[in-house]
Amino acid sequence: MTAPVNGSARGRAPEGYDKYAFEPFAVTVDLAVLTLRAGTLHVLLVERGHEPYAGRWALPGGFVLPDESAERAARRELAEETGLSDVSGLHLEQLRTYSEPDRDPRMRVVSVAFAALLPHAPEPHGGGDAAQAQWLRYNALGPLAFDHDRILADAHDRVGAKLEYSCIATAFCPPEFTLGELRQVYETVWGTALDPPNFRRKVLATPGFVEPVPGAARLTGGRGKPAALYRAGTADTLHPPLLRPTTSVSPASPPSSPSPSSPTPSSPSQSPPSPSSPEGRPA
Amino acid sequence: MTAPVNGSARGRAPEGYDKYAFEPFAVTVDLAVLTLRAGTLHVLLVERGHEPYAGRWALPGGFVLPDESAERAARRELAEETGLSDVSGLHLEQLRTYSEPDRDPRMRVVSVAFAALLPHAPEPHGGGDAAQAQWLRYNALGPLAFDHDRILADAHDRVGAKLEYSCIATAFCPPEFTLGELRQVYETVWGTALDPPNFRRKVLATPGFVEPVPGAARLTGGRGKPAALYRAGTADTLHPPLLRPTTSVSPASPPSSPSPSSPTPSSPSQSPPSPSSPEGRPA
DNA sequence: ACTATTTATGGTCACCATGACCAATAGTCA
DNA sequence: TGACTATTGGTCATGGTGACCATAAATAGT
Repeated sequence: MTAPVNGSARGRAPEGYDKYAFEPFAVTVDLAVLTLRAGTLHVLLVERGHEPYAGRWALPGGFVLPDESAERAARRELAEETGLSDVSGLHLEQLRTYSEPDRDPRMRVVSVAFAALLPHAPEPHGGGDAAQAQWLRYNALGPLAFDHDRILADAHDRVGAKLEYSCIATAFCPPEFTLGELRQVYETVWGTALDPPNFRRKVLATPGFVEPVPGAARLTGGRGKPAALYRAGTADTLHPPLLRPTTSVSPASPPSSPSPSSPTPSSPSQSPPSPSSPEGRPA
Repeated sequence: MTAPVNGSARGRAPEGYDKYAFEPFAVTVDLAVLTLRAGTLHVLLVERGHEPYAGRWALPGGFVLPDESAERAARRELAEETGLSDVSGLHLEQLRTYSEPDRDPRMRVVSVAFAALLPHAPEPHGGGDAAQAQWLRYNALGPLAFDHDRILADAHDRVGAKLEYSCIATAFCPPEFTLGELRQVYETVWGTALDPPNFRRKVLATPGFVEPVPGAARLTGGRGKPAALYRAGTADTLHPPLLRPTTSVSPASPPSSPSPSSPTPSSPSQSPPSPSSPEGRPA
């Protein structure tokens, strides 16, 4: 449920619920915005200008406003960070919520994390502030601020898993793409090589995954035989799934995420409102 | 991320972040506690004693306290609601967070939903309050309070999906169980019949799914040949997955969940603290 | 006691998806 | 022209799965 179940069968200690319930809980969203640039996985990150974690890279995000859902907040942040005018068609997926009490040393911050998948990566517009937003290679990341290492690792895991049984791979591709480009999505995210003929057979045998663009073909970076173009189909699930090779080769090394399951000692999330904002908040 | 990324590259409008950020956001957990009773899926629900949704059934849950994570809050609530002394071994999984602004008509409540899987269903201890907690058949539910229909439907979907590629089915079973009981977990959650020999072959062929209890056997409800007993194995994933029959027969009808993907107009979550709590809160 | 019924367990068989290959096409680059 | 590269088309063997059939071991009914 949401709030404490109505006043009823709560076999709970008589601690002052009400008082504590109104301690300031900040609710924010964090975005793991992923894209493919030059055949490698990139993440949109912003450089922190203030303590804590000044100078470290962090996931973009921000407060959930009083009149919007976390999903709406995430899409608003996505539009702001990427500078894209229309993010309505982009794949945005809620990952999970991170709520460790010490996530942010300044205050209690509960953050709903999302993963966003972008086709072509526009240069981030950097915002008007001092700090910069940039696409960084997923493989070459130092430790991020707060618990963002873990969030990013979770995002990568989720996307990798969803490639197996859904059609979201097309979310990384432009409106028209070749099967080679689609295959590269899988190879990049999974960190494994796939057999081109077998991949082609599988994709074309799945109804609704892709649909051919009648006469079109594209020169594949100059080299090789021109490839036919396809558009994303209408299907969203993959039956049967496209499982990644069992001979699990160690894929792209995650940023620096520590332990596998338990929340790592990395810290929480954000910081106070940007300097441009009216007043300063609990820090 | 968590809180708004530090004051930096946030290309965001200069709205007063700080002020709004400290509007009262209540953070709660909602629990979809599932179990199998007499071969049918049951959910732990509490009856609401107050408005809104007085008299309606709702998922158990409560506030996240200032010094605990949502996971800890969920496990605490689970222990309180079920009356079990040790819930440390129970399967608890975060579903997603529900944050529609109008979830609760009384105030802004953001709720982190969890699914919990119980082997044998102890009778709920009802709590000291007026309202009652009860196991109800999943198939015979009227509309729940707030958006709990949707949360419960999401929980059912998630559990059904996880049965395919994980070993959580054993979480519904007692420490020692027969393959028939394990199969019934799948059949009940999926709402389909499975071929006993094929199911057996698949389960036994998956290393670490189950391990036999040497000489043990149990009379299966009196009828039929006694079945061998097994314990849960150490594996947590199922490779390759155990896919449900494609000839999708309509399974157990969900409570009353409306649209498939978008947040339905159902409402939010909880209610004020229980009457026994010190003071009354925003209602 | 005998039979029907029920459930577990063991096994076969055909089919389909997949992985591992081989080969041809059609471009660029040197 | 030749080397190289990538797409595309095809074959072949294998493994997992679904659809069955058969037997064992218990109970319920007559």
